[in-house]
Amino acid sequence: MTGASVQEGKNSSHSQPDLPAQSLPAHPGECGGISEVLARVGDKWSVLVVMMLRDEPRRFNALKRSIDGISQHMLTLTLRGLERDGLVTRTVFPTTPPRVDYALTPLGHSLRGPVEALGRWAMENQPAIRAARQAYDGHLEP
Amino acid sequence: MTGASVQEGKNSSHSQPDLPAQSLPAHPGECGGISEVLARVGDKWSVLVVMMLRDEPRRFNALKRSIDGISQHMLTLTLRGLERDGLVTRTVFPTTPPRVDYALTPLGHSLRGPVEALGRWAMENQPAIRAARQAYDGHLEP
DNA sequence: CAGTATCCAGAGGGATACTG
DNA sequence: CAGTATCCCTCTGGATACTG
Repeated sequence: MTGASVQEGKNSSHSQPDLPAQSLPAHPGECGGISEVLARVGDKWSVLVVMMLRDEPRRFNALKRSIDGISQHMLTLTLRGLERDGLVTRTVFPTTPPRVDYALTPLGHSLRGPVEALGRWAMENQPAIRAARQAYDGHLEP
Repeated sequence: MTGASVQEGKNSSHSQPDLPAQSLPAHPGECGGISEVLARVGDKWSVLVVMMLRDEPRRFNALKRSIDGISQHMLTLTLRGLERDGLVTRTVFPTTPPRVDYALTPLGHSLRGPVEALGRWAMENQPAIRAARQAYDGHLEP
């Protein structure tokens, strides 16, 4: 260990900017708030962050560099969201310069199964989808 | 059968409004266009439509009524997207009044597996997530 | 019935600059 | 290093009205 690690997963010192609260417009046609969870998974970065944490904890900038295309703003928001949902933990090492590790919780790890299944489906069927799109588009505007 | 069914899955008579093309901002940090597929699954309605079609084909208004909360605009866009990606077929019965059935393609059915796995995960862990959120929020603004 | 067209509000998300 | 704060713009998606 490097120093005293502060394990919290809750709050440390940062007052939250706003946390948009996701504004679920209440469409209880289905079961419960499945859409709530789907919104997490479906957003642009959450899944990639989870996948980046699958093997080992990572530091903020390590995540930022490995994801490529994400802004620090979005990485922060995504990590906050995942932390709030209990999917990742945030561990602060009070060193200089400061170091913060993010890691998957058991809940976060349990999400890997379904997500990876979806990822495999995506990879396997991506050619078919691309072909379907080209066919569809081609017949519309030749 | 009611009349002559026109099976196309491509185009019938409607010129597409625009089809936003999703604007994928090219972040090839991961594998291929997994995010493309994730965007389909992650949007607000696609998954629910797929689930509604899991057992049998459905007509436009049947879908609209059963999903509860979706606007005809969004239902149209969602169905167009799914059709374009080769996940659903659009079958027009030239009767009066017109009748249009939507059904899952084999590709669409193959998506059910991963999606339902995710749905199960969501239902099983929704209590944990809600609890985590309350804990997180509670410690921020008491 | 099954759409299409138009308008519009708000959330998502990128770029940049600043801070402890 | 690890954020926070602002600005701003695009895309999503809801409401409404009209059509074959």
